[in-house]
Amino acid sequence: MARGVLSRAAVIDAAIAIADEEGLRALSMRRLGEALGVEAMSLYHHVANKDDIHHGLVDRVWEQVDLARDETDWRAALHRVCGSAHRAMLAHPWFFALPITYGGESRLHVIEAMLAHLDHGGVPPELAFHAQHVLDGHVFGYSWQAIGFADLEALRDQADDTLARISATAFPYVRAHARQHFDSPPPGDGFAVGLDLMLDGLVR
Amino acid sequence: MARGVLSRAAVIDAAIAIADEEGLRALSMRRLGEALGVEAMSLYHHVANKDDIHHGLVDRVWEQVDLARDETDWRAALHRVCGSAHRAMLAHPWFFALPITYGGESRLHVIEAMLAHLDHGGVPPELAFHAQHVLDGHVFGYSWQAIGFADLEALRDQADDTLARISATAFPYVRAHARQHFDSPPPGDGFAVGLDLMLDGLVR
DNA sequence: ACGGTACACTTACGCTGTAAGTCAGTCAAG
DNA sequence: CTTGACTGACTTACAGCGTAAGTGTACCGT
Repeated sequence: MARGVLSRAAVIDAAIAIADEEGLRALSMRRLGEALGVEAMSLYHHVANKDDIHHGLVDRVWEQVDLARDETDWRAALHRVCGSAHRAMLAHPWFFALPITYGGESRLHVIEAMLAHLDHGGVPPELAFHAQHVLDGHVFGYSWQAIGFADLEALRDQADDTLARISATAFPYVRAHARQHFDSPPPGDGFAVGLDLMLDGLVR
Repeated sequence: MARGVLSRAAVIDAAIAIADEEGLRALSMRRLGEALGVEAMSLYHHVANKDDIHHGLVDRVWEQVDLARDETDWRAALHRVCGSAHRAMLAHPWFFALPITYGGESRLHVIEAMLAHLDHGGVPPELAFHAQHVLDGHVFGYSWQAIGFADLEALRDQADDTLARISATAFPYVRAHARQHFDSPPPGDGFAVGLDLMLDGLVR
C-alpha cells in the first residue's frame, strides 16, 4: 500500500468491517493487514496494539448513539438515547465480547446526555444516580440478551427440534415461553416496554 | 498425576480457580494442565475442547443462583433469584467475557423459576413474556456495569486524578455523578432499586 | 494370565500478538 | 542541490496458543 494512506481511523474502519462480517475472532492483525493491503506489523505505526483497536471498536459503537440534545421532552429524549444505543449494539454483536470499560469520550457523552435528560425531567440527583445505572443496565442487558435471540431466530425452522430438547415436565414455563417466541410473540417492543416501566417508576 | 483422578468436573473446578485468580486470558489448556499436574493434551480425555470448558464455566455461575422455590411471596422470590444471580456474576467477572448463549440446563432452571414466580404473582402471560426479558436484562446489564465500577473502586485513591481527567465544562453531569460515586454515594442498593422499579410497574 | 480400554504422554502444525531490526521514500534545513 | 532526519512500510523471529495425530503404559474384567 502507498505510504500515508493508512491512519488510525482507516485501521479501525477495516477492523469494524471484518468484525461485522466475519466475527471478532477472525479479526487478527495479519487478517487486518491483508484487508488493508499491508503487512501486520505496519499497523503498529497507527495503533498502539490490538487492545487499542478494541477500544476503537467500542468507541465507534458509542459514537452512533443519538444524544437527543434537541429533544425537549425528557422521556422522548431518553427513548431516543437508549433506543439508538440498543440498535447500535445489535448492529455490532461483537460489542458484548469486549470489556465494558473500553468506552472513551463518546461513552462519556452518552452518560452526560442521559444524566442531563434525567435532570431536566425533574428526577432528583439521589434517584438519578441509581436511575442512570438502571437505565444503562437495561440497555446493556436487554441488548446482550437480544443478541442471543438473534441466533435463536435463525433456528426458527428447527423450532420443533428446539422445543423437543426442552423437557416438558421439568420446564413447563420455559416451553410455553419458547412457544411464544416461535409462534405468537406478544405485541410491543420489549425494550421500550422495559424502558417505560422504569421511566414510569421514576416519575413517582 | 495419578490416572483416574481427573474428571470433567475437576477440570472445570481448576478452570474456575484460574479464571477467578488470574483472569480468563490466563486460562490456557497448558496452564490448566499445569495446575492439574498433567499435560495439556490429557485434558481432552475429559473435555471436548476449550469451548466446552467455557460452557462449563458459565454453567457453574448459573448453578449458584437461588431459585427460591420455597418462597411464597413472588416479589421476594424474584428478589432472591435475581439478587443471587447478580452476586454470582459479580463473583466471577469473566462471566461477561463469554457468550450469553452458553448457559445449559441450570440456565433453564433459572428462567423457569423466574417465569413461575411471575405467574404466581398474577402477571399475565403476554406481560410476563416481556417482563422475563426485562428482568433478565436488568440482571445482566446492571451486573456487567457493576464489574466496571469494581475496577473503578480500586481507583478510589486516585479519585481526584480521575475527576481531573474529565473536563468540567464538557461533562458537568458526569463529573457530579463521579463525585457521588467517590464522595457520597446515595443510600440504597441500585440493583434492588431498579428491580423494584420494574416489579412496581408490573403490578399495575 | 491376558486382551482391551482408559488415560496419560510426545510431537507437530498453523495460528496468534508483537519485539526488533532494516530500508526506501519524503521533506526541511544548510 | 545536498544531506540528514523522520515516517512508514517491510522482514524476521519468538513465545504462546488450540488441537490433530500417534505412542505407550497401567489397570480391570474375563
